[in-house]
Amino acid sequence: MVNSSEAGDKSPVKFPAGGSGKKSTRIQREKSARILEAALDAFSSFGLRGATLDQIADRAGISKPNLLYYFPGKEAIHRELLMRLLDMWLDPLRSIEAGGDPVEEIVGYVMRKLEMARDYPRESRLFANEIIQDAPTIREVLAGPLKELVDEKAELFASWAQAGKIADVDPYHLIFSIWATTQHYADFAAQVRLVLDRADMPFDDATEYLETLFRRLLSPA
Amino acid sequence: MVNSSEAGDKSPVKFPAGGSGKKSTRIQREKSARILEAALDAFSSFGLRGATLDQIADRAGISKPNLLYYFPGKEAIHRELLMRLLDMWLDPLRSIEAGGDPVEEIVGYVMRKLEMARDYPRESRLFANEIIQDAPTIREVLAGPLKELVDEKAELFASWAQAGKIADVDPYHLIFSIWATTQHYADFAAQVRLVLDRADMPFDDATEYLETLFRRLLSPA
DNA sequence: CGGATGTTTGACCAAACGGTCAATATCAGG
DNA sequence: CCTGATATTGACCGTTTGGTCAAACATCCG
Repeated sequence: MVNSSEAGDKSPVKFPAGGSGKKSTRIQREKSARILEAALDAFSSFGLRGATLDQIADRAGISKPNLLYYFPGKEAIHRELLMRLLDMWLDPLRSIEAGGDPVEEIVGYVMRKLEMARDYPRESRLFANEIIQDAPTIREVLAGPLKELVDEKAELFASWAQAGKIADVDPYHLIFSIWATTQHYADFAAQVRLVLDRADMPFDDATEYLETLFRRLLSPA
Repeated sequence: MVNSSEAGDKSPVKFPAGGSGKKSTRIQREKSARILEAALDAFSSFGLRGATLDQIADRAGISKPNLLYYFPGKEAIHRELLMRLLDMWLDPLRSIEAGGDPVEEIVGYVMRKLEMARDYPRESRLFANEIIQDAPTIREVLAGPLKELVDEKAELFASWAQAGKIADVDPYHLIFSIWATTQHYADFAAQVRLVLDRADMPFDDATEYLETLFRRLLSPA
């Protein structure tokens, strides 16, 4: 778990939904959750600078000063959201197991990632916004924990390729292409819908297509 | 060519770098170009709401009122940029030819799209920002001309599949996956660099990987 | 009940923002 | 070199924005 708590905290609430030992009240937990939910809506739609505190407060059903009673500022909410969602976002990658069947493990990863894009499109757009803008907030996490996790799985993929269990492709670019193709259905949903002239997202077709794509890539020669 | 000129124009300059008949001066062309260049920098980095007129004017080396002498407002600059770059952005797709070798045509498209991501990353991020935020500005273009172009090429792909020239995959999702994988190297460049711990982008490796990916997908059974 | 702690907000503020305007400077053509 | 058209900007304006503060209100617990 990545936490962003720091010293010199003079805000009434130590940290929303608590961290450093102090107990948090029922109201604190409820309001913090509603604020983060509203902020996710706003930030994922308009980005850090595009979203406004009034907007977030409105959607959370509270006043702006009340919102600032729970969080020290706009960027703190944004940072907290990113940090809190990072673990969830990386779970599918983490759960790839060295002991499983190589192709099934990777295809399973693709499927889980696509499900995330389907079930958590706002989270995907939140990260997309952050990274497009050069990842100012989560830079260290990407260069640290994320890189280490990717390195670990890339090495696993390489060993599978070495053993002839999967085709010999660049494991890093394999991971990039999985991220790109799955998150595309969340981040670029507007374009997908407009081009297909559909109100809903064709996740069933996407599932079938991506399974084919990566099976053909990975099946050993 | 898509143009956004409208009636009721009361700004001194009819339209930057001309449209409706009136001749534009040397200074108009130069300044308009510098403004659009600076705006591309700002909008692609911070999005429509995140970028500021002062920022754009600064980078263009002129004053804010001077900037507004050439364009009627912030959104007009943004709109003009998007419209002007759309054609360039869609050129690779347009240049797929029905008469060529199917697999080579599609792989060639992937390569050209990847070159665009390499040579025009700001343009890619400009579009990414626009689409993530639900495509408010270019909605009609996506639903109209873009959709028609994609429909046309999708039908071509389907006919190739029918004839056994390429594998039988969903042509729309094929196009989506090409967009996703190639533009990833522009839109998510920060993440790619941080994960790989490199200062530059590994376009050579990406080229090789993506060529393999799509050749294995498309080669007929 | 009573007071201590926790919660909420109306009113307010300074800065940043998009945009206007009148005055001035520059330029191109005769 | 003059003149009309073009180009440029300092000063200014109304609004929006992130954030503060004191005062009021609610909740909990002895």
